[in-house]
Amino acid sequence: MSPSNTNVRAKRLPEHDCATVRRVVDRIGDKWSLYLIGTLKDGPMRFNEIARNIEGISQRMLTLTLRGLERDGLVSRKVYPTKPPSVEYVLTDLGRTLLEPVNGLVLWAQKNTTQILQSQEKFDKKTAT
Amino acid sequence: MSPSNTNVRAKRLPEHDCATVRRVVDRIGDKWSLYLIGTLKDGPMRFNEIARNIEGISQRMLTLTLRGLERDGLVSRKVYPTKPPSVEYVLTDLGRTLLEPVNGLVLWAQKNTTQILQSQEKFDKKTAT
DNA sequence: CCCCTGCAAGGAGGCACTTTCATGTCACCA
DNA sequence: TGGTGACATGAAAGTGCCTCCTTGCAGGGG
Repeated sequence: MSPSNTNVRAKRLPEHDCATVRRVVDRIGDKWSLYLIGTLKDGPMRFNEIARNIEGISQRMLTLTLRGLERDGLVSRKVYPTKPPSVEYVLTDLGRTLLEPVNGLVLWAQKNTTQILQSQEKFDKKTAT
Repeated sequence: MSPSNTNVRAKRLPEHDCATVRRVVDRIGDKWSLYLIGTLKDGPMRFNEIARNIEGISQRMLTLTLRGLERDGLVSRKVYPTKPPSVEYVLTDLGRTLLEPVNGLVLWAQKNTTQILQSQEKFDKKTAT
């Protein structure tokens, strides 16, 4: 698994697999994307509704993160002809399909967080000596 | 879904779920962790073997990333009493269990990369107008 | 003697991400 | 009239990640 695009014969995942999954992880790995996906999974929401739901996100980051999700086709944006403007965001069909693998990570995380924290504690104790 | 630790009754994932999955995504979301996990899934490897397998990674980042994976209990490290030193890294049982959800992301990515790229192209064309 | 090997570590610098602050437009309300 | 709301945008600043370079130790080989 190497970020290089060259094909290398080796006992490891094909490199394009890793590059491909990296793009997904880069997408959902920024600070706010998973929060947005999780918020929108319950149905359409407007910009400030989302802002109120997600504690701590700046308006700048809400705009930018929604923009990125829309660009990737995971979220769609519908502007209503109102004043002030009213914009509705909703997970697309594609965005919905991402919920299953994301849930896989959630379940794994729930199952293993305790063990990971214990491992970190043990490791830190060992290296602090 | 909010990074806050407060419990909020809302039609969305429990907040600690999101904080929990964020830790996993932070773990595997750095530049090199997935490459290392993918490389080690085939069996134990030594430090410079890994370095040669993963194109582009600096020695600094290899050390730091292995350190982080070890701290989380996903990788284990065995030092052999040789000169020069010889260290073997291997995925732990816990590390192996991460392969399934990671594969879920790989499969989703393989299935949807084309659609995402098309969506990006369409979006970029629209905003360039 | 010099270079290479293995496996690190520290520090400087660059880049990207995020926050903060200010700004914009228009309608509505007290 | 001024403040508020909705939904943005741009710029500056701070932070963190990563690369690059150098260093360290000991053994082996040309």
